[in-house]
Amino acid sequence: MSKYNPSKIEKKWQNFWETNKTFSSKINKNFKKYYVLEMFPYPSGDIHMGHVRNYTLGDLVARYKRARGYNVLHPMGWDSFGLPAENAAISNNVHPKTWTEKNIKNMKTQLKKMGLSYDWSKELSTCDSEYYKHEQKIFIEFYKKGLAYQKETIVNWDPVEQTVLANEQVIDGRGWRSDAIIEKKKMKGWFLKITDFAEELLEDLNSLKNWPEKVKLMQKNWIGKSFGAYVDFNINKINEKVTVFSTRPDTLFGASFIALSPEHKLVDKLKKDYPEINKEINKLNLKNTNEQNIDKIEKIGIKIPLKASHPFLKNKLIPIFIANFVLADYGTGAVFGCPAHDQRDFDFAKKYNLEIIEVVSNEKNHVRKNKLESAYTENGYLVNSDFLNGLTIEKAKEVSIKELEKLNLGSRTINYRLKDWGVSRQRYWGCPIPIIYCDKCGPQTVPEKDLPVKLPDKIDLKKSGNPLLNQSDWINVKCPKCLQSAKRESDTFDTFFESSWYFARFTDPNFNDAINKNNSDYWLPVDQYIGGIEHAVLHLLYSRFFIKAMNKLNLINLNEPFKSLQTQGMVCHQTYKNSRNEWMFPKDVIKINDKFFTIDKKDEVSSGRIEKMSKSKKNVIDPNTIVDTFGSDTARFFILSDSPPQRDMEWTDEGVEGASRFLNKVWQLLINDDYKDIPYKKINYNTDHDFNIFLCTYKTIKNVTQAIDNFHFNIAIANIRTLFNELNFYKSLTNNNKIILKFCISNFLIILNPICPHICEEAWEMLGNKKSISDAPWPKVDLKYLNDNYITLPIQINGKRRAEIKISKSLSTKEVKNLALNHQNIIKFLTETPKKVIYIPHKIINIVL
RNA sequence: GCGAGCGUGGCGGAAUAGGUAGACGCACUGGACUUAAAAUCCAGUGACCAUAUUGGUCGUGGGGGUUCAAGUCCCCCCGCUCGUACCA
Repeated sequence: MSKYNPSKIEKKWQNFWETNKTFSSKINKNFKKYYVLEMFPYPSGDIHMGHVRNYTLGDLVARYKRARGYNVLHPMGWDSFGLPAENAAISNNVHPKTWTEKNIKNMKTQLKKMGLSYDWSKELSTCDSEYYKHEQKIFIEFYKKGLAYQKETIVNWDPVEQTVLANEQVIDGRGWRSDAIIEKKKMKGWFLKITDFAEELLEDLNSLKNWPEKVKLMQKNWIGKSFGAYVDFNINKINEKVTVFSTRPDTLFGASFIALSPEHKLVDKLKKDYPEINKEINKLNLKNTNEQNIDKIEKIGIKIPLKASHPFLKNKLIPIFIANFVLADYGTGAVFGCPAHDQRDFDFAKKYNLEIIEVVSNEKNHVRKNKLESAYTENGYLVNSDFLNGLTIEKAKEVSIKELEKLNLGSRTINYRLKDWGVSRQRYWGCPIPIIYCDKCGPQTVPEKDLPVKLPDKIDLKKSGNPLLNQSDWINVKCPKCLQSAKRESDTFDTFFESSWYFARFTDPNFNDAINKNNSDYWLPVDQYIGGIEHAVLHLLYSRFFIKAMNKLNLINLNEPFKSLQTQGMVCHQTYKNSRNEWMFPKDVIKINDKFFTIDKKDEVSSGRIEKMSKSKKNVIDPNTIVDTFGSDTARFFILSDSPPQRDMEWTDEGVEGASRFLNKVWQLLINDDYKDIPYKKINYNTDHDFNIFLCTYKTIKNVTQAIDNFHFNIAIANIRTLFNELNFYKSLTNNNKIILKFCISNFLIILNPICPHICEEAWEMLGNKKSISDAPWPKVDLKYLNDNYITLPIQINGKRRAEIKISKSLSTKEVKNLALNHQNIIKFLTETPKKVIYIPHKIINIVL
């Protein structure tokens, strides 16, 4: 009796798939296509459990769809530009390229050991100039069509990574990767006009029926559309005006101050005329260098010696402040304050003793009784507002805007929170921006014949500042226009640039243009995209924008890249600390009688919270160890079995062992009997047991199919286990029928195959099949068994289950009711005549007393 | 603050469209095998009561409601998690 030996059979079948090119994909218009994609990894060195979960989910879908008869594209590649390569270069003295390539090689080996059904012939790596040269062309196209431009703005500067970050990459005032406090800095950089697509990006969220609502909501909030008005306030003494954005133009009569952000352009001018402002303004800028309590910062302002005139009240002059709570890059960077109806303005007015004029009240004929305790922000009617009096807020907004337009002092507008995407990064290990600066001719795009602009191999990363800037032999070039000395752009692209279109490149990764439309038209959109929720706004919004922009430039025929999206939860593990309060690796901890000890048993270990696996807390399990010990089928089975994909899961030793035990039992089910000579065919049942095993097989096929279609893989596994238990039971019977057994086991293997492909291939072969199980079609349900004539019907009395009867479905309502009322367990409850008897055919019967 | 999601045994989690709550697994308990242990196999396992049964009561965060029937629908409250935040 041979033992289940995963390492042997897994290697065997991985080689088989590779030599037979089982998963290579070709366009075939006779079949419906299905494009499954998991977010490609950054090649950091080794795969981790998050990868294992992500790629197992994708592989299950890919193999399942293949069995369902789809022509499947399932590619994999490498998001290989990025800062860790530079950091590694500095600390280990290896070139980023060498480091990256080594990691790719290593991770590819690890992925192959998992037996994932990738079409490796489609592999791509974004740091390859064969990939990024197309990116440079796309950028030039964008530039020519006005979708890429250069400007000087205040940017988010990450002092640790020494680079600029996009708004999306700043989280709680910190760098999304470095966690460093972000500083504000004025710099010149390249931007992509994502704001041109704000409305489309928002509107088309509605078409993404198979995206999680949560992700769509996050994008919606990020885009942040709001309706309102621009209002001009003329300033006395000088010939200037301040334009503010307001969503509440109805409250204009309650305006009691104007507040400018410290970065407002009028402030620059004021600094010259009133030097004393300079000193004060530094107090406001505290915000940018302040530690954590950014959100708790006190609202402060500087009153300037100018006043603004009210657009509706010619004689009314309103004080102007420079205030730290006004955002420079939202709206116009200036607001009018209406303290009675906005809490921030209310607090500010209290502090600086400004007027508080109520202009909205919940009663039409408002008489002020008490002083306001806080801002009134509810619905109501306009008061103290001249021609707006008595109107609802909605109506007053309309009328107010009309009046502003009539006076030429404002207009209706729509404002978005979304800003243009800053793509310049002051890094080496990224795609060079194909621009040459000439003193005479200005910025010039690199001519197509000179593309790609390759990164120089020689680089000194140890000097501070932008590494490419210091690389004189690379940076100095001739201007393509006048041929005089010029300099290359030394910034490289944000690495989200690469991931914004890689999924389209996968459809023909070696094509001589960016996109082979013949292929992309067939394969795109991605039918199922799977990855982490952390990319809800970053990568997923950029990609949607990129495709819309490329579509507009006729580079691709596509409006939305990802038809269906699934976001997976995190892989968590218990944390451990030793008596010195140091984190412990789980592999160095043993459990004895509910207590934990170090592996040498000398020190007691305390167990902490179950948290996301992270290197810093050491609660990591190395997938390679798991695959080597238990096999990849076990790892795949366990990672899918316990929790629904969207939710966080806990990795436990017991869980893995349970999965391993199951696969061993599957092996035992087959190994002791030789099925090779038993014919594979469907025959009719003779005994109740025969019937039951057929019924269970078909029920399972039905349930598993439904569960996989709904992405409920843990339920699929529960059903598969139930069938397995029944198969084991049937096999143990003395009067079992080997032909029926072989038939049911075969079906069992086909539905298990997307989860545990190696053991299923091996078992399939043991059953005597000549062709691979990967080519076996998904089984069909025989409805004859599911629509069986006999069912068990529960009988309730007043909604409580009291008995059950086995009945034929063909019985009439009257007959069923009679049977129920005369059931021995029921009779004793019938102390009175039932008021009602409700029979829901084939489901339940309820007797109401 | 705002927004979203969740709350079911000791644990992870099931429960089409309102119709037998706790599938499947983990852990645990008992038994078989063994000199013993591990592994494996068999059985049990929501709580409580009980005449120990093929009996009963309670039970899906708490309170109320709709219904013949509520984990599921409606209202109020509590707790947890995630996202987001001076957005004018």
